[in-house]
Amino acid sequence: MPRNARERLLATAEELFYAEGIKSVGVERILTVSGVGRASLYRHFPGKDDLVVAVLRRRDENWRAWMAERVSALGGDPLSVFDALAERFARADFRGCAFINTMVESADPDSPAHLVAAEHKERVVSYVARLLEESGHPHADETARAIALLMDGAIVTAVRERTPASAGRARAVAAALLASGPSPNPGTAD
Amino acid sequence: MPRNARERLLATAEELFYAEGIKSVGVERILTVSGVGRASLYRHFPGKDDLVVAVLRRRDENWRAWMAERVSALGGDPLSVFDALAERFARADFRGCAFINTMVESADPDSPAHLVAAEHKERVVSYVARLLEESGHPHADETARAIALLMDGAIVTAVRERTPASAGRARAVAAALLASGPSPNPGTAD
DNA sequence: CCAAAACGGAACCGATCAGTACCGTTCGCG
DNA sequence: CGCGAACGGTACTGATCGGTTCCGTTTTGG
Repeated sequence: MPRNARERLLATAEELFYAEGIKSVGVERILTVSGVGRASLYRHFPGKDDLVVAVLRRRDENWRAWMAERVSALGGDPLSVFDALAERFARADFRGCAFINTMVESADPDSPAHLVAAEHKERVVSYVARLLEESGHPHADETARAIALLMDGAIVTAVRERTPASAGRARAVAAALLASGPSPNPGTAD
Repeated sequence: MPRNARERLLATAEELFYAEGIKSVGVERILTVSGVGRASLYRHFPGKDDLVVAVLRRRDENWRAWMAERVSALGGDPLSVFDALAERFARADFRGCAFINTMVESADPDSPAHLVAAEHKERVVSYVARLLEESGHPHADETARAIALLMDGAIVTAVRERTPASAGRARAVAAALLASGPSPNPGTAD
């Protein structure tokens, strides 16, 4: 645990928010768990909402760095994003995607927290598209959106099944999709 | 609006819970919006948690009845579940799946609300499996889990994209999956 | 070394939370 | 008609919410 108050607040808030939900965690808990004084929180952040946004930005960067590291360690195959997810699903403290959870909790789609969460998902789509391009797959952008959809589906399924099985199923579906030849627009447009 | 207090409570609570989240809606709001007296709520339900469970059970039955009606109206093709979803995604008040949202909000996986939500999802899987069997698809159970995963992925994607496009993408992926021949176990087991 | 910044702790604020108790009224049914 | 159940409204409880203020201590850098 870092000794400066700001980092302790961010680390503690991230843990508690992910484990119990943003709304369920009062600033009181964050203060007692982190050992930070009440005034220090409001010296570093204008309010709880701003702490939430800071936590999400931090988690976005850490999550994407972690995913990129896992995938490159596994050889760079786009499908290995599902193997990385499976590792997360198996952890005892797994409770879904912090950003999906945030979008669900902050009902207002224009709220700062919701927007940061949506940005994260778009960055993941871009990352998957880059992986597909590097692997020589056509229609990288549209396919990336399909794979991101499978990732999110696997995540919410893993939450309720409490097993990593959905990662394998989503990976198999993605493999079938990539093998199903160049279907230009698997969706609505054109 | 029904004139008995219990039905008014359930209808009002369902609307508010879905639109703003369970934790965000206090009983005060439910009472003022529904016009029901405070005491009447606690005459019909031991507490807010029990009202939540009753609302979820009610919504589970209504949702599955609606889905079955739409699919059969569209000819009974399993893929038409995505067309039904697209109709929901297009509605202005669409805010994802009430049961996914509930599982996210009620972090404790053993809480009554979480369990009711998980039951709903399992019933949807069973329903999709039945559709696949009736259409003569092999491996109905495993394939149904993959399709349910695609449905949930489409739902959470639609929340952040704020367009029905993800329903079409998920449908296309499901079509590719069903056409990819009899792959016995697209996942972990066996 | 010493000043200034950073900090932890506690008291306090108004608002809101779920839940209880009691009131007088309205309604349905015999 | 009349009686009892169902009901809406109000006042209240103790707990908790996010946020403010002040004070004394610790830490840090010139």
